[in-house]
Amino acid sequence: MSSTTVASAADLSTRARIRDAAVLSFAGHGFGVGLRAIARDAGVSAALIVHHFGSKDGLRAACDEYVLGAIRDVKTDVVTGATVSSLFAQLVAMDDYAPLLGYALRSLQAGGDLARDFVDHFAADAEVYCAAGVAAGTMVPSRDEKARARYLTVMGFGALLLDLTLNPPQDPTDLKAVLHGYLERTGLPSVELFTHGLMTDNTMLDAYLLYIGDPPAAGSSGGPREPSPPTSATRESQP
Amino acid sequence: MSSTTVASAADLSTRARIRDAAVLSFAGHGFGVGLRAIARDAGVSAALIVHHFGSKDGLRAACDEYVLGAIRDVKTDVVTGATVSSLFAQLVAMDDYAPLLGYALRSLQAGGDLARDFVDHFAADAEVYCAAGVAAGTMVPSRDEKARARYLTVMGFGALLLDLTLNPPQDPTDLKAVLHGYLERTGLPSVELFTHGLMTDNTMLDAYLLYIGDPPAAGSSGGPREPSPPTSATRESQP
DNA sequence: CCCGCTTCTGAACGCGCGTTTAAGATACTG
DNA sequence: CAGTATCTTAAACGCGCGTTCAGAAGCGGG
Repeated sequence: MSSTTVASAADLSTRARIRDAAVLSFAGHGFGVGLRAIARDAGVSAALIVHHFGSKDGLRAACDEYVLGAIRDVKTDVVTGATVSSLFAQLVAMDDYAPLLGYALRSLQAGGDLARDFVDHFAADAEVYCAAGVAAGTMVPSRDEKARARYLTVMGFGALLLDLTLNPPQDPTDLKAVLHGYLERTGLPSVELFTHGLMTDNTMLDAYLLYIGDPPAAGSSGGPREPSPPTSATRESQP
Repeated sequence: MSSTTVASAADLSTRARIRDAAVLSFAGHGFGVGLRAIARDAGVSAALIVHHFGSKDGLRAACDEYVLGAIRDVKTDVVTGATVSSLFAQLVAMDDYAPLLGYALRSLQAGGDLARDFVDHFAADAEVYCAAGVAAGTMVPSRDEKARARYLTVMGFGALLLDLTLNPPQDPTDLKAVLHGYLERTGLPSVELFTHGLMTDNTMLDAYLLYIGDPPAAGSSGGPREPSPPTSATRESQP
């Protein structure tokens, strides 16, 4: 169970109600929302929030802790599917977790420790999933699996975040519609990119490897297996 | 020539100095910076700013217009190189344009019309560049070239933006260091992704095409990937 | 000289913010 | 019942914000 809740006795009533209202309000209107608005949503006074959480930063920290824990709990249920695309396919399936995801997205936009923890967590998951895919032969190996997992995570969330900023929904609370529109816009190109890439040959990759001092044919320490000979135009090797 | 400058007579002195200071200040500290701070940087009073620009929003609009025009002027010089990776390689080369790019990134983070114009412009460029690559046979064709160009643009800038949010630099004005760090973190995985993709076969793509009601051609899935030969056909399955 | 004009400024206004304070409810305790 | 600790609130404080306002400083023309 949620090992993250503060679990004080009073947490079951007023304090939790304030926290939930704050998460919802932060997710819907961003962290710039005023304490008085949160208080109104929670049906209490602004002073009571400060009394319970010390300050607005304290409230924010409590929300961070709660959301991170809740997301971790949720994610263990969905632990298997975690590639960047199937991940979003999972996301559209859930409705109740919308406030959590909205809060996380706001957090990603604002930066801070929760954002870092959040992508660290997802990047680690992506890494194990990529490793499984590579082992199963369904996924192309990388010279730096950790960097790739992190790049895919940052790329996926960054694209979602920017798309959301550029196409702001009428109702920010309806995350399901938001994600649906995003998938409609980017589903095909992303899947295409993931299966076929962009380039038809290795010239760009070889040039980059040469540039960073890791020549492609030499098979230096970076390559788990020789990735691709520079002479052969198209990639074909598969063990 | 820059058709965007307001080109009033007084624009050569005080008004331009305020505008430049505002662009610099917005780029370095975000749009939340106060008018008094901008006024201090410009060596004037806060009241003079609103006298010249009407309000803070007016100043923001003038900065948007100026930056968009300047970026367009700059981009015509660099018009050729525009793939998502070589684009960033271009970016690290320029120092003077750092305030422009910083302002644009802040704008992308905040949303608004300039952000939309900005990515529209880059997406259009990416589209013509992709078309050239496909025609030359160096780039894999897509079922929806426009959507792919936009996805690549949003993805590239989104990843940069999120990476920047997660790894905030000590000196936000040193954009060269910022971009250098970003390329160091994401250069290899992105180039790998662009040349090899992620998946070894077409099962995921076929599943997606089936899901959206655009069934793939028979036999396009199966064995080791056969990356859409540019000579045989531009598309494997025409809808 | 005074006039009208633009440029520019310091002081102040009104607002909303996070926070503090003093006091009122409420409930548990001896 | 009185005592007391906790929960809760209305009112006010101080701050910074964008903005307004009256007026000073420079300036070309009757």
